[in-house]
Amino acid sequence: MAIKKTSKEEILNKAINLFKTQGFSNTSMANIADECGLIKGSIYHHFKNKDEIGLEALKYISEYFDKNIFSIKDETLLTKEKLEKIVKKTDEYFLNSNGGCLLANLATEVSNQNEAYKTVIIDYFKTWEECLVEVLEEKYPKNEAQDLAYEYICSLQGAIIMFNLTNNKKRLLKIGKNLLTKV
Amino acid sequence: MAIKKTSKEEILNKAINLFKTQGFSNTSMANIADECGLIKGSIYHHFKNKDEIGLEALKYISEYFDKNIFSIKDETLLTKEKLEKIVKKTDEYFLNSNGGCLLANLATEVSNQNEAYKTVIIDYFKTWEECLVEVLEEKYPKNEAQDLAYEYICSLQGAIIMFNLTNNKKRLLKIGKNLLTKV
Amino acid sequence: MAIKKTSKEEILNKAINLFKTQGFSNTSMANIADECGLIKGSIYHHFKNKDEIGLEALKYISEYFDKNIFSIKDETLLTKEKLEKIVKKTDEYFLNSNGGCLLANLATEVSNQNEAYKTVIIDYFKTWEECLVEVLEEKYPKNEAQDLAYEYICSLQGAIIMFNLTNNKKRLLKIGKNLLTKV
Amino acid sequence: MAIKKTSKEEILNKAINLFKTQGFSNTSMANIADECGLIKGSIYHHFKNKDEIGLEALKYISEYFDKNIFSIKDETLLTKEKLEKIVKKTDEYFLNSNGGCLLANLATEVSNQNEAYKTVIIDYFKTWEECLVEVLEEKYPKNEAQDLAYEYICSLQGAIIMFNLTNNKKRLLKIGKNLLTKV
DNA sequence: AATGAATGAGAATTCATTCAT
DNA sequence: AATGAATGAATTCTCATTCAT
Repeated sequence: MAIKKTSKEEILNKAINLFKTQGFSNTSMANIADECGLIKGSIYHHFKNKDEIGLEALKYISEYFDKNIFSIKDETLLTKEKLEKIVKKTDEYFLNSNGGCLLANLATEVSNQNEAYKTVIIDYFKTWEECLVEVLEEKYPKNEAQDLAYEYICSLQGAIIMFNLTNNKKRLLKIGKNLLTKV
Repeated sequence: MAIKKTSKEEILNKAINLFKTQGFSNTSMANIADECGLIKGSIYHHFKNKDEIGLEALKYISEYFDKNIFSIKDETLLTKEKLEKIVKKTDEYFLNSNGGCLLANLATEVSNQNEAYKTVIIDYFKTWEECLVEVLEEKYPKNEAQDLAYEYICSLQGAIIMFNLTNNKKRLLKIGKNLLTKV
Repeated sequence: MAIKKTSKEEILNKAINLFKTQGFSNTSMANIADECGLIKGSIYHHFKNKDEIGLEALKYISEYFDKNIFSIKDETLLTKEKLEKIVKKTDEYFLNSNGGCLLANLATEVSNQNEAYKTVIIDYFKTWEECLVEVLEEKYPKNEAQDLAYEYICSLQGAIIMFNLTNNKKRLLKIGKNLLTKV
Repeated sequence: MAIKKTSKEEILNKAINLFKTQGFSNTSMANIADECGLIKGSIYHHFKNKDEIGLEALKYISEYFDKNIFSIKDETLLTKEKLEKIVKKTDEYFLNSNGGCLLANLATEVSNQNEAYKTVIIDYFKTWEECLVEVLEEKYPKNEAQDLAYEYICSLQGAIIMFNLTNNKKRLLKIGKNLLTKV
């Protein structure tokens, strides 16, 4: 006993998976612990409470996008190449993300009651939009770039919901393709 | 005692409001009862259990759309007029719907675990799409009509999530306006 | 099932007994429920939480003293008779009170962390002192009456602690006898 | 790692403070560790378990009284001087003792359930009484000396409870002054 | 000595549900 | 229809304790 069994990041990843597939409220600390091969109480060694797991989960995903997707806007590539790369990575993420977009899910499930969550979620979507706007501004005036970015994000989020219901990959990918026709 | 305090529909409406603003799992029977001025146990005179409330909530909203929005496709109006009316009614609904689209919310929160819910939700979105396709086919070939309908529904669903986070009405309305430029 | 098994007052009495003999923090909701022949959760039908039980316990005892002991000061009796009656009833209470004076116990155990408790406890001792002062003023100037009252209450409280440790009744009763020699 | 951060006595002192202000059951090992700048587990290098901390706390205080207060009875002073010194040191101790008398507190909180604690507590009060009796016997017959000693200890213990509630120093000191008028 | 990770038991509380009245 | 009392399972969280490092 008292041997290191898990890392904080591992718990976070298991929790994220559960939150996405079962919903946040519907996932118990016992569920998370089970998934990690720990007992309930042990989770509290790593996280103060369930809310903290939720918050760190949101931040973790948000940072993943910052580092791996939103940063593409600063690479030295052609506009079209950048957008292609962004769309590709984004599609990849959501195609393999069982249960959709946790940020969007928690936006509807609990953000009304948790200001800290809401802040991270709003920030995530704002950063996403800014990333796309910056790339699109290479070809479009600012306000048009903003409209395109907003519409892409919205339709992708809607498409993720549909993908979850129907498992139709083609339809999910259509949203990105659509954006790429614009540059 | 035994005074009629509420109707089934009244309970349903209060429950829908709670489900949309707090999430389904996060809403307890006691929450619903409180909202109705009843005590927990009394809800069971109207509904078999919580799952039934959820299911009837989904059906109730679905039927509202059938009767008040999807039926517009059969009215004797010009294509553009029909679409305008559909968009207007849809926007109205979601602008006043605190907490977004319950069908979409439950699609992400619990549809993975409740087949009955999933069926109603899939059906709702299918009917919605068919409604739009039927109208758009008056001007477009079938596959283009389908794409337009799908993209509208997706982007509206995404926009509803954003509206919930930012409360920016204009941006929500932009989605419908966008569709209307197509006819 | 769902038959009435207990009243709020019954639960309160059982809880008071446990708090006095085991301490407040050391008494679990399960302990209280067991004592009442209920299961843990059922207690919450009667009390919001454990703190509420503690608070109501304090108030319940405080009211008992108000009604049955402190009120004696207003009866139409000679000074000595009043004091004798007060002392007799007080002694009776504490001789039969397994575990001492809950108000004093909670004063040391949790009043530092619970303002609501502290208020009730302070008030109880103030009322007790005022009761005695009023009677003693029939024979003594105010400040002497206050000193006598204060010293009696203090020494009785200390004697209750000792009684709990030694079970020596005579020594407990000595405190009251001592007061009675003063009138 | 493995730097000496604390001594057993330091932990004991912090623990005593917590036990007095929060109660024994209400103080967790984590609370104690926090106060010492350690983590929970480290406490176990100094004490076998929580019960041992409690027991050593009681003994520690008891020994303090033995060495610093009860020993005064053997000093070569006049009766009045001895009693004055005892009262002064006792008052000093309790005036600066946030949370009252731990021995008395644990007498009410847990002595019913822990015989080892009870023994130390009973012994402490017995030794205290014997100390006072020995001094008072220089002026009074044994049984009167015993009554005076008992009444002083009781009323001081009660007064400590009141002091904790009201913070009225004068009233606490009155108990000692009272005793001193007797010699 | 001290730490970090873990445990298992048990704490308070909440939940959906039942049912006699 | 509605209520009040109860249930049993589950939930979040805390606690004392252990032990390899």
